[in-house]
Amino acid sequence: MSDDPTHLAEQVSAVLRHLVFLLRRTTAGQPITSQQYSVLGSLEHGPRRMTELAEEHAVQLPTMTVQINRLEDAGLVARGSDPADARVRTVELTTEGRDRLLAVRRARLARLTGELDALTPEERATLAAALPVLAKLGRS
Amino acid sequence: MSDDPTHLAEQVSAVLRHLVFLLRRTTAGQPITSQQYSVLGSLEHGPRRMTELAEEHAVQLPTMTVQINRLEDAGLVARGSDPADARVRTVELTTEGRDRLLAVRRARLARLTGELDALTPEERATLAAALPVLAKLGRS
DNA sequence: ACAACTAACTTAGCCTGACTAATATTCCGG
DNA sequence: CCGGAATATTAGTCAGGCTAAGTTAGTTGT
Repeated sequence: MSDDPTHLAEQVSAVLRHLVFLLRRTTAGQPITSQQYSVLGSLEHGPRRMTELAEEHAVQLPTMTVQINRLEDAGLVARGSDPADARVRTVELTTEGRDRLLAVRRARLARLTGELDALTPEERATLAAALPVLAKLGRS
Repeated sequence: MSDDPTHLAEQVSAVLRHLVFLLRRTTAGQPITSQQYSVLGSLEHGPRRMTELAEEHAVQLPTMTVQINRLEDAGLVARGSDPADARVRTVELTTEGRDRLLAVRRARLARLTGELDALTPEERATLAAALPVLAKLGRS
């Protein structure tokens, strides 16, 4: 295994393609989409405003509006207003939304945990060591 | 760093979400989409049939039909017929398609290679060691 | 030999999720 | 108090995925 960035780039590229494919499959058939799950996660610690959510998910405001509309229709979030500024709409979890969030989180983690359990302790250690490096990619 | 699959699952989940986001951004603004690039790559070593392409990309046939239609409209691939079986349509790269494939490949690898260059040799080694493990995930 | 089945594609219609442009509403500074 | 900035929403477009239905071409069984 030579320290050749170009060769490594090809391998990383291939593995990431595989993982993206995986993530999509994992999502399929679940009660909410992965985007919706992410948004619910952002609301876990209290109400947020639309602009915050859009920025946090690196999405334009209209896209977030549509997402929140769907979540609101599904009864998982509720819109409110900021008493200090009538322009801002706040979004918060409903009880049902919180329940759903926790249920999906449990299911997802259980699945991934199961796959990690199938690895050897050494493999898990290797993976754990590489995570900070992977996280660094793209921050340049 | 304890060997706790559940905790590791949370971290892996977070890192993957970040990387997926990255991959999408990397794609934006390029002359072809990442799906189209993948399909062109499948054609690199000769003509393929529609069903093969659909299976290889884990997509339904109609979806592949639409993709190939777009690539054909763009002049990057050409449809042909199998002389042995008139039901099958073959797809192959045009000269322009091959040029585009190579150009995009160069650009993509250059970008990722650049990011990997910014890492230390130790970080690259850590990453290289973890790739086989990541590739194993989801094969269960 | 020919009817029935299977295989390979395409077409049509629908959904999610992203974008930009245009609009309404509200806030704030001079 | 008026003009510009900020916050959201609506409308329209596009990519990319799906299923269902239709077409055309081989294959099989009697």
